[in-house]
Amino acid sequence: MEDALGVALQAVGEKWAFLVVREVGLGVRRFDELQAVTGAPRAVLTDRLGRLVGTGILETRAYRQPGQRARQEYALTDAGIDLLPVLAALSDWGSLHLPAGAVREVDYRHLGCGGRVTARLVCECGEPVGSHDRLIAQINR
Amino acid sequence: MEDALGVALQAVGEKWAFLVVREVGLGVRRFDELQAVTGAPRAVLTDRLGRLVGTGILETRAYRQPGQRARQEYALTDAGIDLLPVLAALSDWGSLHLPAGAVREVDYRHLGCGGRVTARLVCECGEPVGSHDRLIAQINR
DNA sequence: CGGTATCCTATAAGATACTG
DNA sequence: CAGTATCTTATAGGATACCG
Repeated sequence: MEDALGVALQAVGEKWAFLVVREVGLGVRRFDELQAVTGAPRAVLTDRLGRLVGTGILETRAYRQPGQRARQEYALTDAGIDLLPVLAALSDWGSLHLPAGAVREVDYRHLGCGGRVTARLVCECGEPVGSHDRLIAQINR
Repeated sequence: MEDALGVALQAVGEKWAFLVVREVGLGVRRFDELQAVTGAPRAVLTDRLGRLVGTGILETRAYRQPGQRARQEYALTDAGIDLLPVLAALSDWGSLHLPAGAVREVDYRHLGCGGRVTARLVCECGEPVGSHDRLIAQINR
């Protein structure tokens, strides 16, 4: 059996899958909009959307705005929402450690207080875990 | 220009790259050991190790234990160490949201207090950010 | 022990055009 | 709009063997 990290990478480990989840989380919900903002080829986007729905990260919803025809939109499920911290953590890492100038900065902010949101390791005892604290993992091989 | 998430995914977005970083972080430092625990094909492992060194996530170090011949080992750089929260966050997500029984559980624990370590989103104002708090991202498109 | 060298397959990505 | 269809290329992954 593979471990959680390996399987999670299979589920969302591709470039476009992660980017699609981010954009849907930010409110981009329709096919052509997603295609425009991500730049993914349409066939790839179709495939990723289908897979993300299949793994329970996205769901499709029909909706109709007053006076307009019925449309369909993609939305994050709870599992998808829980993926956002992972995105924020990876994006932060990229901003901090990849060569400056090679990437655009992306800030994640908390709607309401407006503060910048970052990912941190915390111990269940309540202590924050510093970068150089050693971790041990218990894996059943 | 691509954004930080896209570039970060290019750097570590492959299955074996992430798994190698985890294992090195847990103390597995030599080629054959890494090959054994990850199961990666040797040619792939060679490639990933080289790329991870090239992007500054791993470094090689020569060392010699008393009475033994010189060896080489891989170690995490500071950038590599900062990747551990991302791994923990993704692994946690997999344990929580992927079908039970499909994955092995992996616990990350804090050496010293022994408590379970998880990744959390925190706001710079000091407040923890809940799963359903809405985030906004500022991206320069 | 720490890789290289081949070879092969599977999948992701990219481009472009078409359809209900 | 929201996809399908088709085709091509690039890259990842897997198996196996060999080498200093």
